[in-house]
Amino acid sequence: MSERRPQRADAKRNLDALVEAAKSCFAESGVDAPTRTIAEAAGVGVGTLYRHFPQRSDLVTAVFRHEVDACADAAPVLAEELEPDEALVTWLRRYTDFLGTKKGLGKALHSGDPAFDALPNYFVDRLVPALTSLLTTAEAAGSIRPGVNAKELLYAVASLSAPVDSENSAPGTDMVGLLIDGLRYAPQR
Amino acid sequence: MSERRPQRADAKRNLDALVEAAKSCFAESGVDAPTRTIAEAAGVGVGTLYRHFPQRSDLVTAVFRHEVDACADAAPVLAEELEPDEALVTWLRRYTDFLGTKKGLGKALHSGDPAFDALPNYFVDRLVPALTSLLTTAEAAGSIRPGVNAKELLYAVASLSAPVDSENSAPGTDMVGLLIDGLRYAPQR
DNA sequence: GATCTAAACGGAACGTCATTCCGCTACTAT
DNA sequence: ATAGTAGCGGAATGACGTTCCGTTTAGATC
Repeated sequence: MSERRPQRADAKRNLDALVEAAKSCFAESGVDAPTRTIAEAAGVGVGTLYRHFPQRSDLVTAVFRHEVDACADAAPVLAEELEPDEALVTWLRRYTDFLGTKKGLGKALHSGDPAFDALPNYFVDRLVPALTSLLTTAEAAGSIRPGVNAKELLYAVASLSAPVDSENSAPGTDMVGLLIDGLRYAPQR
Repeated sequence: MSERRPQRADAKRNLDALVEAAKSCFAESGVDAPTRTIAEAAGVGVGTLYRHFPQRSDLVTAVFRHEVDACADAAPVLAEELEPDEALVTWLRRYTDFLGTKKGLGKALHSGDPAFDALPNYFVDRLVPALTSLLTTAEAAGSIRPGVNAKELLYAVASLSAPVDSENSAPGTDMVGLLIDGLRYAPQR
């Protein structure tokens, strides 16, 4: 049960390089980017890729988790650097960036492949607490209306960021911006 | 612009056999069934398959259209054979069967592949008129409540037929049945 | 620093697909 | 019956994911 010799330094380096390379390749060519291409971009052989990620899908989930983590971890940092409401708004923008990044990744998620079943939960488990703390702080400071539910806001922003099928809304209307303003505008009671 | 020599009889026969074989293979192994397998099941070579359907996706769309057509064409037949309300109910059951058939096919539809962009419209264009005529007849006969919108009913039944993620509703409750009963129960005014 | 050993590595090789190509087959008009 | 051509079959190609194994090398020991 104890970790034997921890891990060789080059192995760790290669693993990081692989995740990074995969992130780039997925962003550039979609989640279907060939493993060979990713290995090459990371400067390793395919054998190395497959030792770290026995299945292609393992690499996909690793990238997903990595990006979710990065997004979640940004929350405390912003909370420390900015005023409560600015931290919140900046984080929501950061979150929409994250959503935009994973274009094809969303397709993979709902592809029915059981390899990805755990990801939606991971998404919620990591991001809801992050957003909740920002909301709580901002609410306590009186910067936003009270009673906003983190999970619902997460989903609302996600669906507003989703590409509209064709010409639903005027292209250029910043729906997320409207939503954020809505947060700030406390309802007269 | 005119059709040259119409088409050779064996070609037509092979094309039908291919669509039929593909339907079986898709039902049995999902939409990812290999072209070789489909060609073999149809008793033809892969070359023949590719002459008729230059891309794999062309075969998928052909099967989809074929099944939509079969479903739509059933409406007038039922209308002639049965009482208005029975025709309607029977057709709705037929429609749910169709929905069940294309398990994996739905995944393909929303896979983002532009080859399938036209299919949702085809679905609506074929099925809405079919259902509308049944609804109109039944409504005129006073068998169902008036004012039911065909497109909405189509979507409602589809979403009720969709597999529930986990344990939403009691497994065994026939939601579509409830809906149909709802049609018959005219609201007291 | 030299030596040793197992962790890691790289990339050729394999199996499975979709798709292409082209010499042969067999409809159909004459 | 014959010719001309639409249509056919299936080997070949190329792109993948994944496996295998001989070689390299980090890092522990002396």
